[in-house]
Amino acid sequence: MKKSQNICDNKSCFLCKNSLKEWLPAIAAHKTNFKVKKGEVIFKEGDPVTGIYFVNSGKVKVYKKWDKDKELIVRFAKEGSLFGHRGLGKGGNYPISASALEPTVVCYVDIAFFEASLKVNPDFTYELLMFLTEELKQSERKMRNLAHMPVKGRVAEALISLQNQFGTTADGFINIDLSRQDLASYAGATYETVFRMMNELVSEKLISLSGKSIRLVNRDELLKLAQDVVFL
Amino acid sequence: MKKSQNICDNKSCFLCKNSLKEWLPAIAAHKTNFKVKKGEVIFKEGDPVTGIYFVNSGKVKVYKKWDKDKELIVRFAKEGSLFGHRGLGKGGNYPISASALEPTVVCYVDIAFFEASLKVNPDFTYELLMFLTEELKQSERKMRNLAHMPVKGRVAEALISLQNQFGTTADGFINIDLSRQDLASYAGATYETVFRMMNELVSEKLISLSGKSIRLVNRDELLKLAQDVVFL
DNA sequence: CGGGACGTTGATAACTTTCAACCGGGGTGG
DNA sequence: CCACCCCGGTTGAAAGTTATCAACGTCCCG
Repeated sequence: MKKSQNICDNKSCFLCKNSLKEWLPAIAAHKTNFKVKKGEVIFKEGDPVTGIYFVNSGKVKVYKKWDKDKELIVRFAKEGSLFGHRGLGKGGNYPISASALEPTVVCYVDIAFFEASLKVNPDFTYELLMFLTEELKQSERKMRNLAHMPVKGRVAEALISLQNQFGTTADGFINIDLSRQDLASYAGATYETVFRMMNELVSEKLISLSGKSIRLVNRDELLKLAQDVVFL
Repeated sequence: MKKSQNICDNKSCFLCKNSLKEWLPAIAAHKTNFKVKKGEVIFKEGDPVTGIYFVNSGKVKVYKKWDKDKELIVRFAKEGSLFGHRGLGKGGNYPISASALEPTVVCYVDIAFFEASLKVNPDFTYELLMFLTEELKQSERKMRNLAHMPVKGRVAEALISLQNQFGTTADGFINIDLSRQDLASYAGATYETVFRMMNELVSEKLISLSGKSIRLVNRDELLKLAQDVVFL
């Protein structure tokens, strides 16, 4: 990672956004910005935890490895998002890895300062609590889907979730450039299987493709595929 | 649920344990204890969130339903544990269900009071943050396992995790009485498949059975089956 | 005694991964 | 500039895993 200064503006970072005005100078003094190249690993499972990261610009994938050439993407982080917070608490080692999906600038604060921030900014602590709660909900929903939902539904869910998080370009395609491999790792299946499911979704006219770009054509049907089947 | 009074003692509940002394009277005034019968549902997915629960005595399973007769057990809560906190944050409805595995006494506080407690007890908020972080780590580990680990490994992991949480009886059996169905729901597989895997584990002398009770015979080998395969 | 819930077992079907091969494009070195 | 190679995408066939279905047994409780 290459160090660079004065790129982070306070508005785009979770910490800055939720901290007291009086605390902002301290943040400014403590944070460090890094440029990260596409594909570069920011930290990986087992690394000792030294700090917490925020995405200033770009996109980051957070994932767990399995087996050298298999992984599960747990979450994506985009501009403004916090990541690396799984390093908090017991353990002292990151339980996950993070790498950049595109040229990215991350903002870094060391763990001691981060914990000091928690103590000083109750609102920040509260917001973080809410953030973790949402992550936990999503995580458990995904757990259940991995256990019970067939791959096709998981692909549908993955696509919807990507569009929700990253939005669409002017011509309606999901605004993220993701390899099929990464899409598969996000859906929790092999890339061949995901590929076949994508084909089915195309011929069923639920999505359409243009090169690697994906457009959701029939969002309602996709939702139906990915939907909670909750009753009683 | 049948209401009953004065059963909860302060030591066994997450909220009481982590709150300021001055706050304990307020808790005492606000909490309500309920007796819950074995198998009784405490709340279920979609129910409006009214409060947070603590286990006073007994055991509770927290799960997500799928499909009327399929579910995934996300977590167990035992004496002292908090549950229902997934109802925090946006949404206003529980994203999960909870029911008692045995006769249980739960302690309930309404959500407004709980949030007031957060504001008043920074240490409590911090502890809750740490708690959620650990849950998130576990949850993501389990996600990855569901995606990539074969059933046998997941069963091994489930058994180890049960023993870690509930300990063993004097004669070395895991100290929880769980139906095969529930074990399967925890491992994320059908009960037939789990049953076969248990048979394999028995004939490989990694576990032994006595009726429904399970004893881990070769914990190291089980761990190897369930282990992180992290490298690079 | 009957019924129901849970446990056990085997056979079969469905789904998903794995393996292997091919293709096309972009970049690199000659 | 071209040949080559490597990577990512695409496709088909086979193998492996897991779920489903069906049947039977047992125990407990009404």
